[in-house]
Amino acid sequence: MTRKCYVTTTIPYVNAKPHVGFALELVQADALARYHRLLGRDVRLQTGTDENALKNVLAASERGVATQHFVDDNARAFRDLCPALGVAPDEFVRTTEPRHRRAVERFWQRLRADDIYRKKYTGLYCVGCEDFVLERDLVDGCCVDHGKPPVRVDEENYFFRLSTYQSQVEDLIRSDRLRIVPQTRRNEVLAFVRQGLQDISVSRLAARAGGWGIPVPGDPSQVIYVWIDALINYVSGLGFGTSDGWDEYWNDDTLKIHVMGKNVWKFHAVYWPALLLSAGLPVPDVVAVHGFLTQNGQKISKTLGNTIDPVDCVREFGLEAVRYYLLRAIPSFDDGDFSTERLKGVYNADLANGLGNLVSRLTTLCSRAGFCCYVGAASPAAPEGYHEAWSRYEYDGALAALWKLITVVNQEIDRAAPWAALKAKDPGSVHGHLERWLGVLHSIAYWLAPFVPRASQTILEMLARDPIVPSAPLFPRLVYLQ
RNA sequence: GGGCUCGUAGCUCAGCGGUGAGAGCAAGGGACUCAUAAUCCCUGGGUCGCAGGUUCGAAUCCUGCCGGGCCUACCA
Repeated sequence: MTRKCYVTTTIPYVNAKPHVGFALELVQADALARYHRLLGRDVRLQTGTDENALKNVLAASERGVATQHFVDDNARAFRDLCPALGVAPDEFVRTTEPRHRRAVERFWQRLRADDIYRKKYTGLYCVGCEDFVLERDLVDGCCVDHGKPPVRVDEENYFFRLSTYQSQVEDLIRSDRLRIVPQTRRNEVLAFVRQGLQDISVSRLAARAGGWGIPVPGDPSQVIYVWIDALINYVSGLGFGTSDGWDEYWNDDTLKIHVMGKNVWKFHAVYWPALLLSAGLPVPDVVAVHGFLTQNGQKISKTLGNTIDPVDCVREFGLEAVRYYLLRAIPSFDDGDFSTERLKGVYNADLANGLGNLVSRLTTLCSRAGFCCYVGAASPAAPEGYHEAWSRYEYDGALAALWKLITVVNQEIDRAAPWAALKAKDPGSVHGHLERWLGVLHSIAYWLAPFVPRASQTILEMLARDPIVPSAPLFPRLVYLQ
């Protein structure tokens, strides 16, 4: 129980402003961190930005600005997204920071010497993909995903002997020492590993990278492959390579959780553990993979720029509404749709009519009945199914467990009809009921903290008041005229 | 081309071999008034993507097809 916990998001590349897809990841990771904190654990939450990608260089040059300027600008937008969503990371890593660069160099040097070798490589390289593509996959000579022609590349790169780690990685996953959630994703990773791991290229010609990126130690003609560089943020942010006490949150007694989208599990569940094994460092414990968001049913595309700005959305509906929507109405692991229409619907049904209205009716009843000072347990029992859902990383499930109680209390109030006793001038007879209902509300509010921390705090404060007074609407109902 | 995955009420999803297919939201009706036109109760609504097969029995297993998604692949 005294275990420490380390939660990370992936670090998005900053060639554009953040969209709701990343907001989902940030909010999931934040809720996870808050949940473990609520359980009394020593938790560290980290996010950041991946700035060494060649894509950033290209995006900057398209706009005619210096790359550093460009990434500084966009990194700020990502950093600002945190407070907008009520997320307070303990660390925000930018991969262009000197401390990260040093960490990457040290990490590279720490890899088993045998695991790194040089090999000649030739192929067509798509800058958008940051990867090699095949001729027959091209349409009109262009990459299907990026609409641009790839460049012919003939160069010698450094390779990492990933193949050596196949059975070790497979064992980690099979034994759940490295747990991959959900299960379907775990099956997918295992199938991938079993089909055989090829060694991977871990550097690029510096000239082709536009001089951007972290040079290979001892060979400035090469820069480290951006994915390797990016993964190392999980330890560089802790001080790896720059601080002696860096492993306070990266050791076998810390529950290390990486939260990410379904497109990057290969890097986190396969490459990263192998690299860590090679470097003689502990591997992560959990790889939690979420799905993708569509927007009004359409694929979100950074390049098309058809994206809802999460900050605008927060401005319109409030950060708690956006957090709630992302955690409740989006399946924890599958793809989901983000639409403001649905957001409004969920807000009114669950937050305004559900939680908010229950708080209103209870505080008013207390006030009328002259019920003062509710004293609850410091840490009330969680509703049935709540912790179980968390153990499966099912955010929506944990919230469903809480909302079930809201319905129960509403039903009980209706059945008990306390207003009748109040009219009969017998307020004392409803105190027993109120005591129970406030107890349930207290539990709801307490365990709601990971999801909607402000509402949780507000309700807990209302309950602690002496006397309890009628409250203003917690989540005012949204009314829209057609 | 291959792997994996999704396709179940208007919407979002649960069920994943066995009593007449479920929940929430939305819709319709009723009750109530403490509450944010709220809440509570009841109701309607589905060829479980399509076509075969296995089985005493399939939404649930198998095959093929159609459609969405993620990943992956030097030829086969």
